[in-house]
This record gives sequence, C-alpha cells and structure tokens, in this order.
Amino acid sequence: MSTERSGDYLRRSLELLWGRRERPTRGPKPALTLERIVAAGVRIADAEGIEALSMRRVAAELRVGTMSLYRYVPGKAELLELMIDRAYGMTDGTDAPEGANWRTVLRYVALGTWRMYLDHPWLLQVNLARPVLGPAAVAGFDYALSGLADLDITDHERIGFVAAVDGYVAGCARTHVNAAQAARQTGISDEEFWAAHGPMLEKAMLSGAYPHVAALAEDTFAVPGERLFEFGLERLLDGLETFLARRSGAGGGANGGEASGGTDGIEAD
Amino acid sequence: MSTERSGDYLRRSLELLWGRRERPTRGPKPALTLERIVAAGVRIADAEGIEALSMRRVAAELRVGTMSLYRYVPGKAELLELMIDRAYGMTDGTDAPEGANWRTVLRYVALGTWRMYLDHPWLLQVNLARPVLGPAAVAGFDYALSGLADLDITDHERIGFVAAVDGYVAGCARTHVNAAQAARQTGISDEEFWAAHGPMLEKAMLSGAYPHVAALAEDTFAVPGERLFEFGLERLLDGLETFLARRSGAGGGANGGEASGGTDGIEAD
DNA sequence: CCGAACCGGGTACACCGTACTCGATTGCGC
DNA sequence: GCGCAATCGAGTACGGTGTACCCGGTTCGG
Repeated sequence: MSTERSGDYLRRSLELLWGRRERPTRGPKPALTLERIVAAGVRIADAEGIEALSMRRVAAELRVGTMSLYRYVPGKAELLELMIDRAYGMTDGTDAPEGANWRTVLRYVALGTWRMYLDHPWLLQVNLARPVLGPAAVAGFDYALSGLADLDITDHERIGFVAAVDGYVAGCARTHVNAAQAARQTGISDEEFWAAHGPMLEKAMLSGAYPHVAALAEDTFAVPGERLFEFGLERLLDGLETFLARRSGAGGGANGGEASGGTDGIEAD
Repeated sequence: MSTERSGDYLRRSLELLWGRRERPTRGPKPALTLERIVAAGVRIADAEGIEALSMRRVAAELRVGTMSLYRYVPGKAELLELMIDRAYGMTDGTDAPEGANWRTVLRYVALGTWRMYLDHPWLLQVNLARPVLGPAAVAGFDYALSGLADLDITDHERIGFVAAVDGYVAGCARTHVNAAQAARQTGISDEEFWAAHGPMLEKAMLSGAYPHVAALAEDTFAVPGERLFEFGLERLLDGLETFLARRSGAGGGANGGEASGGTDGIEAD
C-alpha cells in the first residue's frame, strides 16, 4: 500500500514538474495557477528566507485559503521541488557562449550557478533528498556537457568534471550565502558577533594551541567570499586541464607526475 | 535592548562552546550534564535524521522533562552549535601525518571531513548562519594550515587553498549524503524513484532537447559518489600544485599560460 | 435541467520551540 | 542548627507549523 501511495505521489510530482497539465472540463474554473503559487513561494523565500515559507504564508500572499493550495500541490515538499526547478529556469542563458572552449563553458556554468545561489540562497538551505530532475536542471546539465563533447575522455570522466565543478560551487556558495544571511537570520550583527568572539579567540591564539592560525596576518580573513570562490574555481579548472594534458600528451606534463597521486581516471565498477 | 539581549546570548553560547563551566555552589546538584544532552542530540540526529531532533525528543531520550533542557542550553540553536563542534571533535586525529607534504595534509583533511559528513549527515542539513568557531573547528583549521606553512604563498592564498578544499568537500558531500538518505527521508526507494522517472526521462531524451545527455552511455551514472569525490579532489589538488609551480617556477609550467585565465593570486582589497 | 465533478476553504489534530511559573531541593552565612 | 537565597526539575500554555477530513457552492455534460 505504501508502494502504491508513493508511486502515485511520484507520478503526480513528476507531472507537475514536466508540465503535463490537462484541465478537467467539469467544475468551476480554478482561481489559482500552479505558476502563481510557485512564483509566490519563490518571492517569499527570496525576500524573507526559507524559514518564512509556510503554506499559510503562501496562501496569505495569494489572498486565498490555506487549504486551497492543496488543490494544486500535493504538499510542501512538492512545492519546494517546483520552486527549485523554477529557480533553475530563471537564469537566462542568452549570453551563454556557444561552441566555446570547455574551460569557458565550465566557468560560465559555475559563475551562473554561483549567481543563482546568491539570488536564491534557500536553494542550499532546503535539504532535498534527491536532485530535482526538472526540465531546467536537465537543460543546464546538457549545456555543461556540450562544452566537454569534443574532449577525448570517457563519459564517466565527463560527469566527473561536471560534478567537481558543481560540488565546488555549491560548497563555496553555501558558506558565502550563510554568512551573508547571518545578520538577518540571527538578529546579531557582524560587529556584535566579532566583538563577542574577539576576546575568546585572542585568548585561544595566545594559548599556543593554534600556532598556525595565530601566525596569520590580521587582515587575512578580510578577503571577500567571491574572490575566494573565483580563486579556487580557477585552480580547479587548472587541475582539470592538467588531467586533459596528461591524458592526451605523451605521459605527464611538466607538473611532475611523482608527487601527484591518484591520476587515474574513473573506471567503471 | 535587543543589543543587550543578543550580546548576552552570544556570551552564553561562547562560554558553553569553550567550556567555561563553573558550577554554582548553592542549590541541588544538577541531574544532567551539558555533555550528556549534546551527546543525546548527536545520537538522535545520527540515527533518525535532523528532522527527528526536537527538544522533546532529546528530553525523552534522557528521561527528563522537556523544559529541564533549558537549564543547560539557551535554546535549540545553541544545542545545534554544540552538536556541531562535538561532531568536529569526534574525528580523532591520531593518524594525522605530521610534517608531511602539503598535498598529503590537505588530502588527509579532505578525506577526514568527507568521512565526518558521512557519519553525521545533518552537519550539512542544518543551515547555520555563521561558522561554529569552537575549539575543534579551530584545531582542524590549524592543522590544515600547518601543511601550508612552508609554502611561499601569502596568507590570503593560504586560506584560499583551505577554503577551496573545504568548499569542494562540503558541496560533494552534500549531494552524496542527500542521495544516501533519500530513501529513508522520502519513503521512496531508489527503484521506485527511477521507475517513475524512467519513462519521463526517456521521452525527454528522445525529444532531442538534450542531445549531450542523450549521448551519454547508459551506465554513466553508475559511478559511486565516493569515486566522483576522489576524482575531483585530485584534480583540485593538481590545480593547487599548478599554482605553486607557476608561482615558484620561472613563469608558467608546461600547462600553457594562454588558455588559463585568472592565474593571479589573491591580493588584498 | 439535474446530477456528477470539481473548486474553495473552514475546522481540527498532532507536532514544534519556548515563556512563564511553580514547588522541591540544596548549602551558605549566621 | 536554622533560615533564606539560590538553584533545580518540570508542568502548563501560547503561537506557530503541515495537512487530513469534510462540506457547501459552482460549473458543465448528458
């Protein structure tokens, strides 16, 4: 029975995602649209944070009874899935470089994803079990793959490239986005936070337990998160480039094969 | 007034984190310990997921009234902070290579963090605004820095290295951990999930809208997440190595400076 | 034109975090 | 020894959440 129920739920959710929407002909015209509900959800999450998103809040935004939403969406989880795919789709790819260098493509994807996370921080805060396989997500994945089409690597390595970039972007963005929202979310300003931590950290530094942290210059942590992100991104792309050079070139570039272990590609199981 | 309150909260929270605990001499002996409460919280979150963690649940675990917890912890947020620092501290660093190659140190840190995220998936699901600056976290950061001490790079670049690895690990682990928990969290098995998605995806592939995804070999997605993680990690470390080689070597290695933009380090503001 | 199908949404329940409050317990100062 | 202040455990209650269930009004097919 649980199997049937979950099967139904999945089918319903997928139909919503991929837009199989046929209105029944009987009954009154719906006052709402899936589109409007999802848009309202995104608006609220963007403006007030994911913790402010509740079914009641969405209904209030649309001037509608809370339970009316359940005529369009099976539950909050499905609403979140739809919001995620909508956010994916909101990044316009009009300026996407076509037929460009693989590095240019991956960098474009990474920066676009980064900007998307900054615009919709809740994307990283809602912990969705499985990736949302909606049209927008698949399209983005396809574009990333298009940049790798001409490379002489296996398909496993192709998704290895994409996964590495995606993982790096998500991780960095998570830190950055959380920090940016910190003041609003906790009600504690950066000044208060560091003023409270200052004495504690200073004592910890003087204790000698953390010599390498203590040795850092004072302004070390003043680097803006975006700069850190771009720095690491280029390093990661460099590393992918090294992989390609090793693969195609005659056995190892000047990077010295000795110190770098794990140069193997991704073999099948 | 809000300033005073938040200041107090911060001070209290910090004292809990850094273990400034002086028992008052008056009054009855406490029946609980901070330690026991935090441990119970970690146990519940590990076993049943972060969504199962509630103050009532923790209190029940300790056979204690719900409100008794508030004698030891200001609120749920602070309990989470303590749980996080405890999880950081649970990774024993006894096998940490001392005075090793920078690459060995960073790889060790990355693998340790990865394993920690697998053991405590909720670390990536609780969205904490600001990083938890507890003793364990600072110690881990210090160890990572120790591996970079001898390198001829700026402090900004040092934290650039660490942030890149940390970001990558967190992002990859998030995806992997969510996938691993998916069945339990949604009540939908992988078989059901893919069975439901299969027809939809097949139709999408046949539509021609996603040519590069459609061109992938069938078993492309069968790569275990851990393999993907290790692959990208070595690529990232390769990239950091390239950066060092460029910095110390006589202007650019064999990697060809032309195609790789953004080779600059991190300058101050 | 009637009945089936569909829409909006009110009510209710179980859960959550926690503010407030109480009596019970303890040990210091006298 | 004793009183009192301090500390402890915890019950009650409030406002929030997601959503199951249900009912009256609306609309169109036969």
